[in-house]
Amino acid sequence: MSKVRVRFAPSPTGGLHLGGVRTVLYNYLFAKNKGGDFIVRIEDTDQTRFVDGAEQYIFDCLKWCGIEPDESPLHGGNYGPYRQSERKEQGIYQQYADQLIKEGHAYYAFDTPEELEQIRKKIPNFQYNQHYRVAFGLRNSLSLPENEVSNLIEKGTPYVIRINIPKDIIISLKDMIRGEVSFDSWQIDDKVLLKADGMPTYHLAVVVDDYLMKITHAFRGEEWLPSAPVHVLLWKYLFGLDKMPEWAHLPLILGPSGKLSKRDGAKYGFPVFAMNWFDPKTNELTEGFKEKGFLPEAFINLLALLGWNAGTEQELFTKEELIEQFSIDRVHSGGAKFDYEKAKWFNHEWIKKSGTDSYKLQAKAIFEANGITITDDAKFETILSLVADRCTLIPDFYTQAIFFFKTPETLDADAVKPKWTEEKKIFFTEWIDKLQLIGNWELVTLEDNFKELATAKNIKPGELQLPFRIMLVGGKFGPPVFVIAAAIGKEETIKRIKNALQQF
RNA sequence: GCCGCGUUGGUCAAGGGGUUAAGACGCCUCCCUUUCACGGAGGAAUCACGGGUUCGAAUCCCGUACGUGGUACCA
Repeated sequence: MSKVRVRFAPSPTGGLHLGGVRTVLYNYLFAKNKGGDFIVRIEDTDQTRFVDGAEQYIFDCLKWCGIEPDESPLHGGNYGPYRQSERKEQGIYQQYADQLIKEGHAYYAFDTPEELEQIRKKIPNFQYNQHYRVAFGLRNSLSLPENEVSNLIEKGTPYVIRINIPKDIIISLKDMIRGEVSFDSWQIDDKVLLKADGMPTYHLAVVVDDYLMKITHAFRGEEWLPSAPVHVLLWKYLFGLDKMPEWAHLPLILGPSGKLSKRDGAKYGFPVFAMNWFDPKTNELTEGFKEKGFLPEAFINLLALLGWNAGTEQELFTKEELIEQFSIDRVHSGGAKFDYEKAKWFNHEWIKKSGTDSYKLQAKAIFEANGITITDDAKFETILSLVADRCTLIPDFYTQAIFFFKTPETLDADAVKPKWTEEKKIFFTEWIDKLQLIGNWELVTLEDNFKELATAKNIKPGELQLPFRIMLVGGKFGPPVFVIAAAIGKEETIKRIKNALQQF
């Protein structure tokens, strides 16, 4: 059997959303599981929708996810070029369109978009298909006499090439996820294959490029299923069904209310794109998982599990484990609703199981953006690991650890006041004096010292711990108090106690 | 409208003729901790509906409903 080759074929029109990344991921996992190649092909046949920077953005996202293409416009390869606009320049698509015309599987159509628009208005369910192609004044090489057709072409009349869908046949295909799927040809329309500007449409381009690039398995979103019969026909006419890749139409990822849109992100407060995307056309910024504080390991893990599972109870997978265990027949056929709570759980788990290396840079950047300069990296990492259990998203490190670097601005006095007594106040006042005398400022010393004085004052140490915490942290959270005191140092600890005493 | 695809707790899901219908997220209770988490123990909550087939259906078949996609010289 020939080497497995799969492709991800995005069009550079904007951000890469969850569904797109999952499609890439399944492509990639499938290929790597089979020791095959993963190819990225840019489908930029619609020049009106081209967005500057979108292509680079897609590669940036893949890189962040840890998905490295074997072939692409950026990575090179033996089946280039990998941009359809460049392939069009080489006349690749035209020749196949011509072949189809010659063999009677396609025809010229001279109707302008405006004319078709008019017809659609008149006939509600109009389709350019076998029922209408020689009626309603449609002008094409099936309805017009031969000499008029050649006349129009000679005069340079713009035309498109449409596929000639045969009558009364059943077109079926085997989908790796859904099994046999079939369509009646009477309801399939004669899709445009080559546009008036000479560019192929997706329909012609996928088939031709998948053939030329020797793609063995084609994964795409479920939204392509209705046009699959057109592709099957094209394969049959052009290259033979025995050469056709195996298809897999992936289920959709849904949002809280129906299909997932980038609007859902703003509406429900979760990212839908892999990375921040700034659309130069609309000046709109759409938030990404990366910037929201997700670890790439968690991101691909949660996406992989949205529609696939190993059949075991394992939910946390490294990329390597996913590659090893991925199998297409464990992919669901039904759409999955994206659950942000579960997504956060995945990230939380990954933060807990990863070392500080995987998030320290991003965490550091957040501290510095908030005006905190990190001078001691080793200490910074120690602090990060101290609070990691409490962090779901990377920015949480800031809120969970800021008090290590800065005196809290406000103290949650309400947490202390109800049980605050004159005795406790005296305790802390005297403790300051004792602290001044401590030579080796260490966890055990501090804790012993604290308990000693508490016992002497006949107060339970536990009753003093919460006030002490509020003094140092400002609120009811964080690692053990003495760990904090040890970390921030003598001077700062005393300063915070004094400061708090004035407020309680 | 027509066509395609889908439907197991709120969400992700295992199970594919006989199970007390796994597990995870979230929610609730308790334990641990005189903080918050982590960790641990419990709890509430599900086979869309209606017909078949069968001794027996969440599982097979047919309808219906609902969801979702397509119906462009967009991908």
